[in-house]
Amino acid sequence: MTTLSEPSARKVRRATMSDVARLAGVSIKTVSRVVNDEPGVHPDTAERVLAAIEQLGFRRNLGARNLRRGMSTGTIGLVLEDVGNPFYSVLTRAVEEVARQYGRQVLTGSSAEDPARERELALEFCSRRVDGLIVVPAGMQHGYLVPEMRAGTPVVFVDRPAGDVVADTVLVDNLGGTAAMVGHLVEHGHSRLAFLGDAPDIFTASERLRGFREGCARAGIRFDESLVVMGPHTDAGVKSAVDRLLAAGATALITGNNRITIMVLRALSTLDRRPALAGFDDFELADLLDPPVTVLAHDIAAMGRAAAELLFARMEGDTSPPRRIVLPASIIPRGSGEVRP
Amino acid sequence: MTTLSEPSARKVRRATMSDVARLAGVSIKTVSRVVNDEPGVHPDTAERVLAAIEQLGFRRNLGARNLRRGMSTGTIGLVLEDVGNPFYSVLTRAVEEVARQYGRQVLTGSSAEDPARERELALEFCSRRVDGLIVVPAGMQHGYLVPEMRAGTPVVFVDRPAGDVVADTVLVDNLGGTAAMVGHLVEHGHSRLAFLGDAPDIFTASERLRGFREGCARAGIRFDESLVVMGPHTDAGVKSAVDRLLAAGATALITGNNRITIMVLRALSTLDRRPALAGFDDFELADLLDPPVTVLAHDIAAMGRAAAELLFARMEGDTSPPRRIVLPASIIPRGSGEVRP
DNA sequence: GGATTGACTGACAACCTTGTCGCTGTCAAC
DNA sequence: GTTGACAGCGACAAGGTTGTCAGTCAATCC
Repeated sequence: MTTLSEPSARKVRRATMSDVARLAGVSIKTVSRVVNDEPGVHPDTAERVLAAIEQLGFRRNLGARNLRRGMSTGTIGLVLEDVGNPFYSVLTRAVEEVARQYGRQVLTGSSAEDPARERELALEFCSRRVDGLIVVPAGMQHGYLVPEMRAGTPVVFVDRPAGDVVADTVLVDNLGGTAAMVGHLVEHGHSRLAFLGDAPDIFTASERLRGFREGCARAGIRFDESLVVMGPHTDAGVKSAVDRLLAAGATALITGNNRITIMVLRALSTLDRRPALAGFDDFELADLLDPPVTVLAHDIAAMGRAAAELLFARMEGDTSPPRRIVLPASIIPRGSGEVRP
Repeated sequence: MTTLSEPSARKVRRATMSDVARLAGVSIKTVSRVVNDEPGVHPDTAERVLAAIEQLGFRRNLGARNLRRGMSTGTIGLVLEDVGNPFYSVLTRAVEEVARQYGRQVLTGSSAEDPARERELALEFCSRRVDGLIVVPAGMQHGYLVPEMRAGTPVVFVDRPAGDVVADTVLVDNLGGTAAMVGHLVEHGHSRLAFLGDAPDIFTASERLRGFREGCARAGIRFDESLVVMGPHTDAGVKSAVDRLLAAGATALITGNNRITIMVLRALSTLDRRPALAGFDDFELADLLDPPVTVLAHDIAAMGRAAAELLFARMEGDTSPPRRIVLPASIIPRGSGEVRP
């Protein structure tokens, strides 16, 4: 059990290579050679150097190293909406894993859906000279990234496209998936479908609404504006929306993301009526609820991996035209979406 | 809509201050003054500099800046077990939020419960000269951090204590909480309690087991070794453990963490028998299951905040003796833990 | 008029590391 | 005995930025 004599002997200058060199009685360059496993150092010399390193608690300063070498900093930046949300945390983990394979570290930051904060984070990361940037856009303006991209920092957008920049993007099939959910519910006898989505200024939300509309058209049922609610953020807001939609005659609900699905479930648990329910995004325990919740699932980790792989390909010099990858989403029927009207 | 002429004009050297200086016809120092909002630059000069910055897409290199200034790199490192786990992602978010208040960036990495990887990540972060380190220990040996701590990098351990180093630590009351859960179940008429926990080499797991034991003693019921299973990691493993425990006469189960609780729920859903169940860690939707799941809840975000605040206090020079903060955990009775035998 | 002020600016060193290049000493081969 | 190959090592510059300090210049003051 080691106890530090002084709990924190603050601001002790860290040992540098020249400190080590002095102590070992060699030149600074020889220390560098030892530290970097370069050949051409006599074993005895190396040993003395290692002893000095040990004694001084030396650790090479990667900042200085990267500055000198002028190349990669060995980091990538990841700007997302909220690491605390399971959706993004799974994404983060996937990105981290790929980064690890390529020997890179990950800087993360949550924008909290605030475009200014997204920008601040992304540019801060660029100042730190990350080798690449993965961004879940919060806003619609990304012109601020153009100088960075021109300067050679590849950028990949995930989950939502950039507002006004053509760049690599990885998305889920929001439109097609939601349309398919509509079809699924219609096949089970519903014709009064309601859609409860996130704020319409969020790309995925508006896209899913478009999918809902399109699904209605394809299935030949009427799209009823009054059966659409967008943007409630609180349990109370969702509850009153659900009440309103049911009162308007909806027999089936489609929810626009995992957060909303869960809030709807909470609202429904207080009612005795049970409309059919199908939600965008799978979520843990959906299969254990009563009834189990039918969802439109997609592989979030795959999305993270795809984005990261794309980024690393760019970092390694891939200069093909910007790609747009759209990952499929598929219905997992579990019960709640197969209830008849 | 901006399209980059060349999708990635790779390896274009980024503009530096001297490039800007040359273009603006001033000295490099004047550029620095403008970039850092230092006083004493003529407005006209500043304007020329800003124009040059704009034109060249210059962004100051924080690495070089930090090297020169020799102080803070404005980053902290966070080593955890798996960002993908909601438990740690909430922790991460809380840390991130505090870091933001103090104007710092966060480097994260998942150790995947591998001590070597934990060490690798932590030391890598130290090489990057993070201003502080928050670690969820994967292993029990942390001597490798002593040189770093001596060199002035404060380290705070979260969720689990360090193996062989005295340092700031933030924990949950694993023992007391689990003992309380035992009491709760006994109060509801149970005397044959089973404990299903994580691998015993994980601190929290063994501590909770100790709490289970202690709870039995306090409640005056026999501690039965055969009603304890530690370490199953898969649905199948948990299922067979549950079968075994029920066959051995257990009327109530205590689960050692959120992952295990959920696996047990999945196992129970295939059975018609419903033992009482109480789990360590709260989790989303616990209240919506049937029956709602009684848990021992603790404030994960508060844990992250406490760790981060402690770290920043150290970074700002707090040299008081290492602290150990133990956060309370409290039972949320929802139904599953109030079933009688 | 000359001295003093103050605003503005630039030259230079330093931060820590690494790449380049040239220097020394050793040793086998001719 | 001379040559040459080569291992081993160090001096020095560079990388982008900032702190220090000294300098210029016009305006102000006695």
